[in-house]
Amino acid sequence: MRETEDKQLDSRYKRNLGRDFNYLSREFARRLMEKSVARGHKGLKLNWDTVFLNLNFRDGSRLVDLAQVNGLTKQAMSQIVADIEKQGYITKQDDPSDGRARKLKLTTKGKKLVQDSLEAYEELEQECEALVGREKLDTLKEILSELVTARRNTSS
Amino acid sequence: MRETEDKQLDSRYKRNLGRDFNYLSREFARRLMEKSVARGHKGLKLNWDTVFLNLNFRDGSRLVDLAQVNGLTKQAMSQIVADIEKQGYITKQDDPSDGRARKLKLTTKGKKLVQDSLEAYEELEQECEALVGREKLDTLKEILSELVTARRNTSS
DNA sequence: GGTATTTGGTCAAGTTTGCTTTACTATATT
DNA sequence: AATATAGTAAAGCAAACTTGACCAAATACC
Repeated sequence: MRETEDKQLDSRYKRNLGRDFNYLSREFARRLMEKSVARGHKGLKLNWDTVFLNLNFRDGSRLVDLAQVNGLTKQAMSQIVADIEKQGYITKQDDPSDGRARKLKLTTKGKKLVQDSLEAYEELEQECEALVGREKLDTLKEILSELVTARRNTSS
Repeated sequence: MRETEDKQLDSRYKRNLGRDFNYLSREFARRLMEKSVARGHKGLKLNWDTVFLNLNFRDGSRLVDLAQVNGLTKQAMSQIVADIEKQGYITKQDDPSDGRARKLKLTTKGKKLVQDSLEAYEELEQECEALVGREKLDTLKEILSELVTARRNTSS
């Protein structure tokens, strides 16, 4: 590594697509948390996404299914769910079609959280629009969505 | 939340810019780790980025400075550094300008890791190019970079 | 110039988080 | 009747920190 190469290497290494994804991912998560707190939700945790992003809002979901999707043991999933349940965002209902099973469903408070999160996200998107403009933001969303869809299909 | 609204809400909630950033961030990190392992580097950890992304490759960096940048205690930073040092990627040199201080510098192995990571990253970028094409990838990089720069300036 | 305080760094112990492992109950399936 | 599956309960564990106590060199103060 010669002296003259250092600065080039430095910037190529420290600032690239992957770093940008990482920065924005964290930044979005942090700001969304802030905005959710501002809407009256306390004690939210990042790992709650394992539930909220995979919960069937209409019919509810079973614990084992969530565990499987997330690659966690059902015991681990159970702890996360217990946490969310304790804060009143979801409840367990007996599954009429299986006496062993229970369906996790959003409570009214849970539905409020989902809607508030969505609202918070849309605010955040507007902040981004203010920074780069609507056109670029739309382009970004489109390409990103395409990339994610393509990668999801190849890696599975 | 009426029945008919559910599906709409579902997709808007579960798939957006923030989720895409998160997915790609994790995916990139995972694949880069894989590729680094393939190049002979074992025992790498995600939190090593606190060092590698802030280390001055030319002059080295002091522990406290890294701690401050990352918002960690110097003791926490010290543990991360000890970990990296034990694997032989960095060394500590006495700082001639300050008898208390020591400069963290990349070893030859450390420089190799940086270069291998960069190589791995470029491979990954080419995989993305294969999925969406060069033009879209370049557009993505450009807009993303602009967004990150803009956000960095506003939040500080 | 000598004392007091701050600063860079280390060592060791304690804490929290987010899991896994082991062990168990109750219902379904074969 | 035997086995598999849904879920619970509790203990253990590793990672990634923090806290507290310390040393030595630098700087500030009088």
